[in-house]
Amino acid sequence: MAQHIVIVEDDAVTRKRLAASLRKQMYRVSEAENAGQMEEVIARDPADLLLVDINMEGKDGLTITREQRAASKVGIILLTSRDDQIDRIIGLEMGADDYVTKPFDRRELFARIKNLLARISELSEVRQKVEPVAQVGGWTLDHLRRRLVDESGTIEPLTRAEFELLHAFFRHPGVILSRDRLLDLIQHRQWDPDNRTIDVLVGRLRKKIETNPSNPDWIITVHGEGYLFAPPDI
Amino acid sequence: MAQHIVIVEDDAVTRKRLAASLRKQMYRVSEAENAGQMEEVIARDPADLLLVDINMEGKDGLTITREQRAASKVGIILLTSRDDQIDRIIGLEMGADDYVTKPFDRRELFARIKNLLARISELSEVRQKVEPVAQVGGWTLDHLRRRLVDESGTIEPLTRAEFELLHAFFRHPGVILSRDRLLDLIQHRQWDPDNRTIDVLVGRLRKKIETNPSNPDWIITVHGEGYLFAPPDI
DNA sequence: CATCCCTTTTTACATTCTTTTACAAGTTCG
DNA sequence: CGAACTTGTAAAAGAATGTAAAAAGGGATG
Repeated sequence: MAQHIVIVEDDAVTRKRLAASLRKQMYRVSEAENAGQMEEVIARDPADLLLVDINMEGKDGLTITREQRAASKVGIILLTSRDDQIDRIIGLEMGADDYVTKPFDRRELFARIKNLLARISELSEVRQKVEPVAQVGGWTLDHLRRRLVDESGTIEPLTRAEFELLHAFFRHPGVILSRDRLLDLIQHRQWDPDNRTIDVLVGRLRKKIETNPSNPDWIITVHGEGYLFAPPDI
Repeated sequence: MAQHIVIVEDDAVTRKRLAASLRKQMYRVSEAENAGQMEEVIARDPADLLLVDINMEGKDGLTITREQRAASKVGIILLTSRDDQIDRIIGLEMGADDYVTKPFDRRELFARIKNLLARISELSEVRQKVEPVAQVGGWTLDHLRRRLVDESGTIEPLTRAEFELLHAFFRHPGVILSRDRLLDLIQHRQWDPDNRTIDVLVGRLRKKIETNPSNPDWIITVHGEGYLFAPPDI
């Protein structure tokens, strides 16, 4: 799901303009005009990144930074005015990750946002130890290099779509999978009745793995329902 | 080899005058009029010492200090104006090694430079030994010298961009990285759909590290998504 | 400062991959 | 059996990638 950015800024014009352009970049954006609103928002939907104006009525940006940093590892970028160097430094010492000076350059701000979000998601990225290979029948699917190896070690290269589809089959042996489900498994895409992508891909996979593609042993057609991956050894 | 000093100063007069007199003292001197230029310079040829003006358009001296200090143990001397005591103090807190106030006395500055460089070179032997090299498969990526060494010890020189890209790959093995992300990792640059820089660089890297560049084992293309670094031993 | 050399980026075109289209062939069920 | 529907598949269209070569930078040198 899209990453969640919360803008905390009491000037409505700046806030809304910023929110609009961030939404255009496909971020999920919430707006708060003060610390209280922000807390409500993130209680409901935790933020990945806070964009906080340093000068606000009530609880200011530095206080927010200190409090949030103590509570979580959310990314924090401060919006400061150009001449407020001291605030900037203190902000960083309090745990903000970055700052931009107002009036800010859009592209610079966006670059910093993207950058920080990437760093953050890297940290939380639990390196899921994927099994490097899956063996079925005589075939070995090399997950790491996304290719297929036969018993003798010969490499059968797969395109991205072929690999994704075969991978989906390997994960669901002996189960009938609808075209809809398969399309979802390989690319999170919506299926519509005259989408023939899966059929074409099945045809190509059969050419690569079946002894006799027109009389398949591995990928079986189930008329009206979908396809069934039927490896010999399950 | 002579020690490398980088002057980061946007006033050309001050900068060039300083550079000239430092060159007379047999230092290797590079000039940068802003943070971007500085980064390019030290990417190509790491600095022993940065001389940074604290007041500059764009990224200022304090920011540079913070960033560089986080990345390395390079020596940093700040050039401050006489009345900016706060900046000086903050600068030192952020990790600058020393500062001089403008207008500065030549002999004083040179004394401080000599002093700091001496302290650094004392450390540098130790630092070189612990300087990390990354080993993956049969390759060793030498961070210090920015080059690649194979199992037999043969050196494969890399250009700056090639090194940065390979370094990014080394840091993210087994993960699909989009072109956007890669460009960000190697130079904090915005990606646009018809930027082919990454593709070209991947092509060049493949020529250097793949047995068969048109059938790569290490850097795998994932159509529509990006590239995947697949070392044999993760 | 002009010039050279090396690196990086852009451009242009060839190639490959994905999806769609079109029609042939197969299946179901009255 | 035959109409209605589903599947197989070649081939076209549309995108993305590979890559040589031109253009643009950038630093070094005289």
